[in-house]
Amino acid sequence: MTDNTGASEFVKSDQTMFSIIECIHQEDEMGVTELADAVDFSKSAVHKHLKTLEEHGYVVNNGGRYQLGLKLLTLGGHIRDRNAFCRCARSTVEDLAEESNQMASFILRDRTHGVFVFIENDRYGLRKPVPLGNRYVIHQNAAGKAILAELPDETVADIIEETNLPAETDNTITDAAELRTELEEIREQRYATSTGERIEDIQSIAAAVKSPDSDQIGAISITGPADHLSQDTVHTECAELVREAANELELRMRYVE
Amino acid sequence: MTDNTGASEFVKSDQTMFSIIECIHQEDEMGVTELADAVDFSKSAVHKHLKTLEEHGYVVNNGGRYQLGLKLLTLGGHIRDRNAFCRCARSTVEDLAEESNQMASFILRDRTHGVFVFIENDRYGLRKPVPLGNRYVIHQNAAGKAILAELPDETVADIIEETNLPAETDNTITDAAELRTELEEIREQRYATSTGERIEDIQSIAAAVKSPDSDQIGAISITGPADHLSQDTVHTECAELVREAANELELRMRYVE
DNA sequence: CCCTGCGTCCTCTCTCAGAGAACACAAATC
DNA sequence: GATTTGTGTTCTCTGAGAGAGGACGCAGGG
Repeated sequence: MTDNTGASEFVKSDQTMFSIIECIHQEDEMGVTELADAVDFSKSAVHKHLKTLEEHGYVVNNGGRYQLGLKLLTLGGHIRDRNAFCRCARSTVEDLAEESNQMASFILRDRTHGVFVFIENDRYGLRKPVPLGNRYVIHQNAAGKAILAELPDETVADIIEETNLPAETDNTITDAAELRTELEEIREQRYATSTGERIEDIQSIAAAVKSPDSDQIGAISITGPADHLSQDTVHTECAELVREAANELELRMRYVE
Repeated sequence: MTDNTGASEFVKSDQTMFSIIECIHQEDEMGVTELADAVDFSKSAVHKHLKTLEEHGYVVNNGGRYQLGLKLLTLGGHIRDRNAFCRCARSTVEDLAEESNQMASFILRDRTHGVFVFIENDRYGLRKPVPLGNRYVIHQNAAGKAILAELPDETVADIIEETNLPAETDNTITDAAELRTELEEIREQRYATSTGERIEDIQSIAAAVKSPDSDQIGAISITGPADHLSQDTVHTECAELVREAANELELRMRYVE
């Protein structure tokens, strides 16, 4: 009666389970009480979820401290290495890393975010390596902008509205109009650049790649410390390198499929 | 009354959710009806789970076909790149790949299974690349045996009992006694080898690595086609390479911590 | 040696997961 | 172009089970 809030659109237990997983993910490892506090559930409830997660290998119990299990790496690796788009991208990124002698990466869009799917050569030059699968709001670097430039205007509008273009550094683009004019420019020159927009003093050059079958769009990029990449080559050699890599990848995918 | 099966030890909704995830994982992509059939639940139930999964990015809906989402790569990558053991292992594996000019990898144990955590150089020589996070029953290759050799006897006994040493190829060790004598040998010579035990005609040489703080044990290995690795170097140069790499890693970890 | 913290295990209740059928929409079929 | 048969999605209703709250056992530290 009162209000018919009986059945929600989602499975509540799943959602509490995700809260638990994401909490552990943030903190690396947590105890039951700590977790129960963080997700605002009873200890018994959290404990039952943890036991279930542990049973399936998604979480490991290290003497009362719980941390995420390797099963997640298995799932994550699989979706990467089984997807034709990613599989093709891999060697292109490897080659690009070698040619450019910089960190090279392949980025895919996950709704409003960019996700690093392949990272090559991140040992050199960068202060700290980019973790595999790392996410950021998509407008915050060259690869993301390259992808945005290939999306229909309305999708871009949706993303802008949903994210509100949060800043990560002082140089992040936070103004919608500014972003749109830059996307226009990127569409024309077929590559994107960014300087310190996601991480201070890090510069990046990227080009978008469209998958032939599905409507997936990714980007290939090279990244390095801003003072490492000589500024006159960024818009010439570097731009040409990523554009070529993107072309090569698009072409190769057409024949593999 | 009848039987008091009211409260199970686990959260049932979580378990059905895992079934769904693991089903999609196997099939790469699935529809609702197909899934409902496979996990033996009603379409409505499966659908609600899928919507929940989608909401959180663990699954993406590609026009009615559901597949695993990049969120899983984010979680998986994170547990790898945030773990000190793994982070240290990375460059060791890279170096070993370069020195040996073979595929090099870092393997961790997840209960009864081995999991590929780092794979370097898998482009060359192997028929098909090893996907990141790939799992196998731990006795089925050199890396796994190297790890087993470092475990207490009772743990080994548990693993043998639980898995029953399934065969993957004709060469897989399936006899417990045979395995135990080989583990003894591995302990003495400080490295393990395998030939076609997990994949036909693939040979591998591995050495165990113990993490100083936690009781985690991993292994470093090099792998290649059996006819590629000259047989007299396997037990000399190759063995020495992996043993050195393992030593170097153990040493380095002691100072990083 | 008690005391305070933890992880774990009860037990009870009211919520919400799941079945089943109806609906909307597409692509094949005739 | 009407019909059939699939799909994904949405509804409603009910009893299984998720979650709260408390008891228990065990550790570490005052």
